[in-house]
Amino acid sequence: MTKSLLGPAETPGDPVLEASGRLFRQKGFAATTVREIAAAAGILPGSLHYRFASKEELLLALMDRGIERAVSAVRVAIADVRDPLDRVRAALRAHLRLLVREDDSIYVSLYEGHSLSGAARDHMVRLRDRYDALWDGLLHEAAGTGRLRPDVDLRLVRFFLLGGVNWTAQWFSTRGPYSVEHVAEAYADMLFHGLLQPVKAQVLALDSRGRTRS
Amino acid sequence: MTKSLLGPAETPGDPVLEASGRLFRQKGFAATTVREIAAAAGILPGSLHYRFASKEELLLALMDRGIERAVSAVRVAIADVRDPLDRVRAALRAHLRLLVREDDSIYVSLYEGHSLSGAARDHMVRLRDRYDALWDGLLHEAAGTGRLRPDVDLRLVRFFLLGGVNWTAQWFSTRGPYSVEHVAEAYADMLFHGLLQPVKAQVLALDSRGRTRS
Amino acid sequence: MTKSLLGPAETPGDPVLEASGRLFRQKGFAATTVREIAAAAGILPGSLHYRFASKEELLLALMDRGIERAVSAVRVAIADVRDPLDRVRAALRAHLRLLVREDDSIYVSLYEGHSLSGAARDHMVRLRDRYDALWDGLLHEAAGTGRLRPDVDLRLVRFFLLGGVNWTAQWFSTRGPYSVEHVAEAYADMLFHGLLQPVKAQVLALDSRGRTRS
Amino acid sequence: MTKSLLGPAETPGDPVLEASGRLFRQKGFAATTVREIAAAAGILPGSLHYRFASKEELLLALMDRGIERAVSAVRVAIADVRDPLDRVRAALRAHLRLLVREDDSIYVSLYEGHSLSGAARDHMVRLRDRYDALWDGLLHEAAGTGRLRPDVDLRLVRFFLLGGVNWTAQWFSTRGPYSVEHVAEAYADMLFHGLLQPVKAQVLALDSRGRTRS
DNA sequence: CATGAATGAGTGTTCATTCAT
DNA sequence: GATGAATGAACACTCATTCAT
Repeated sequence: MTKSLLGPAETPGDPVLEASGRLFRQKGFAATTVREIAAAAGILPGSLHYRFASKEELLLALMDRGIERAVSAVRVAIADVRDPLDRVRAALRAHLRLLVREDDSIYVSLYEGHSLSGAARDHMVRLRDRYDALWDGLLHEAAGTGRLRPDVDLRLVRFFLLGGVNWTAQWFSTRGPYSVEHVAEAYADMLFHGLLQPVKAQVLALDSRGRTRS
Repeated sequence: MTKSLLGPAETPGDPVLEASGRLFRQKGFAATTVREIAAAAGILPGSLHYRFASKEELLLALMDRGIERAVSAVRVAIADVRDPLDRVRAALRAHLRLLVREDDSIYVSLYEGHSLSGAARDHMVRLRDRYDALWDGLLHEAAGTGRLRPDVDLRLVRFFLLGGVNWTAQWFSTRGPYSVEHVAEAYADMLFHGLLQPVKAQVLALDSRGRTRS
Repeated sequence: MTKSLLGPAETPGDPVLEASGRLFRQKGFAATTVREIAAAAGILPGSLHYRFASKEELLLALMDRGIERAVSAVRVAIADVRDPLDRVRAALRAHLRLLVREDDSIYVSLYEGHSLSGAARDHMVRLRDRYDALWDGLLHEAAGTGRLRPDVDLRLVRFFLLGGVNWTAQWFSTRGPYSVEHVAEAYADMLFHGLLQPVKAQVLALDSRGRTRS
Repeated sequence: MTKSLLGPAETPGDPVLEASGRLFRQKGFAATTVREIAAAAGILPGSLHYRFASKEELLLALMDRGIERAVSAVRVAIADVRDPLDRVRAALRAHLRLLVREDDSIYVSLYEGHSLSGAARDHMVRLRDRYDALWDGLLHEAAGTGRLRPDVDLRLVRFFLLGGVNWTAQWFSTRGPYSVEHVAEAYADMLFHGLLQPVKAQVLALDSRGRTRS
């Protein structure tokens, strides 16, 4: 019961996964040594291999957990939200919060896919597809309301949206001027309303744009 | 003059930089060996060190070139465009084209920053700031027209916009269903107009926009 | 008494010794891991150390058993044979049969001596000396009949004889064209009669020997 | 020219091969570390891998050389010998001398075959077959004189003969009572004449032997 | 007795870098 | 400038052994 009150970050979790998540995020998978991970987790290199047969298997386990947490964070965030547009907004906020503040494993899942090889890579692709499907579902719900512009390509929306969100991990700092929530709202506003003012005068101005493409 | 007629991809360029760009993008900096680079560039490992004192210096040179090319690609793209909104659109298209189709060095600049250390990192930060400033300038111009919503935070716009665009490198394939140009226009449309339909009074006006896609 | 009716191969024996014997013979002592032995014996690595304090002690126990079995196999084989030359022949057959068909421990005793160190090595040397003494006794008995050439050096006979026999383990296959018994007789014939034809006066007498092979 | 006057042992040769030969003979392949080899050869572990891609490749090169030397030692030894029986004797002497006094690589070729895997093992089998064929040729020549007993199986002769000779490596010491040449002559005498006295009285005694086998 | 997680010294191997030629 | 053999520190990983349960 008390456990469910804790967010993913507060869950103590496996020190090995915590340490490797932190290090893989900071320096990348290839540049992180198993000795560093072991030292950071307070165990010895040999013990690490007892738990994870190889460095790559550790990465896989971490990415697995990352996707799992992302899926569950989004699911929890949208559980009590009815309005499809608000559900997208809630999902965006949950994903961003997980990524920049609470968990390294989702970051690693996003940025270290190329470090996997063969079967492990295929496994990750399938996991990511599940997460993508979750978002596609949310976006389809939103489109189902009839409130979205009919000409938007929902796949490209997902790509653009998650791209903007995922990139936040590259620049966001908890010591910076923005709170995660602020960024999430700003992103959602941009996504839904765009940059342009919705007044008649602007519409005319837009129509007069010179086109540089054929 | 003849030089400026060639896109960055067509410039023959340094085989060492070409090879390391390709490899760093495929496998990451840390996972690429200098032997691989030398072999791909058709020289010997010992000879590589005459041109670049260390592997990291090679990365730095590559990233340097990446930012330089991005700056110049954007500059070229906006040179003949007057309308501030169209200039943003043109810059977006140029950046995206460079990233996904023409050059590995910009990709490396974006995704391998964590592989630099110390002074090299600071140097890169300064270079990137120059590129960011270019974008900030474009966005301020756009805001200066009075056509943007007054409550948008231009820094967050840049982060979101470039995030979405940069992320394209993760999923885009030239063998996929989209052309680079299509993706660029779709992104720009999303950015400017958002996903939501305008109020009924504006529907007709919006529908009259020129469509570049079917 | 019932025990002596069983050949060494039929004795059920210790699964750990059986497994390690098989593996040490296949891959050598140093290349075999205790995990492999434990797995093959159906126990866990930790449990193995209750029976044998170290891997080397396991080897020692195995070699001990190997020599013991060789001694007893030879003793049983010669028990009912009177003629000293036939006793040598019977011993040769028993040793060969044990080595190539029935037991891995004698093989290990012969071929893994260099894997022992210090006191264990000395212990094995003493054990082997006992076995050698058994053979020396048989050869001296044979020489005592006056039927051997007076110039043969019995120690060199033992070395050559057992060398030829022990080497059989390197090439013999139960799926090959020879039976163990056939090889044993051929070796004994070679040893006693040599390769050369006797002088003509003796040819008829030699031809009247019973042939066990076609 | 001066080079051809030197025997294989006197040839300085590759320090890495010399060192690994010595160590593989003393402790076995699996129990020898590349650090030991490097230290004994006066180089560093990294340099060793520059010359031999893996420990196994080093073993392969060594065994290759071992067989090569055995072939050439035997060829040289029989070159000026006419009598087929004397050629066998000369070959035996040459093989034994190489094995116990001059070269570790032939020892390793004989005793470390099980340490090779896959293609390397096949390669070695082919090499050994060539050496065996050399011996088979000598034995067939000998049989061709009509002076050998017609019922001997030449393949078993080779197995027994080389077995006895190869086993010498297990017990022979240059500080022991025997010279290599003495052992070689004693072995050849045993092989050709057998242990039994060739007098009529012995032949009768042999015929009265009780047979313990069917 | 038996377990199996943990140990840590040691393994074969890699690799950016050096330097005599 | 260019070469490529050599370097040696560091790498991921192994494994006989230990010990609390």
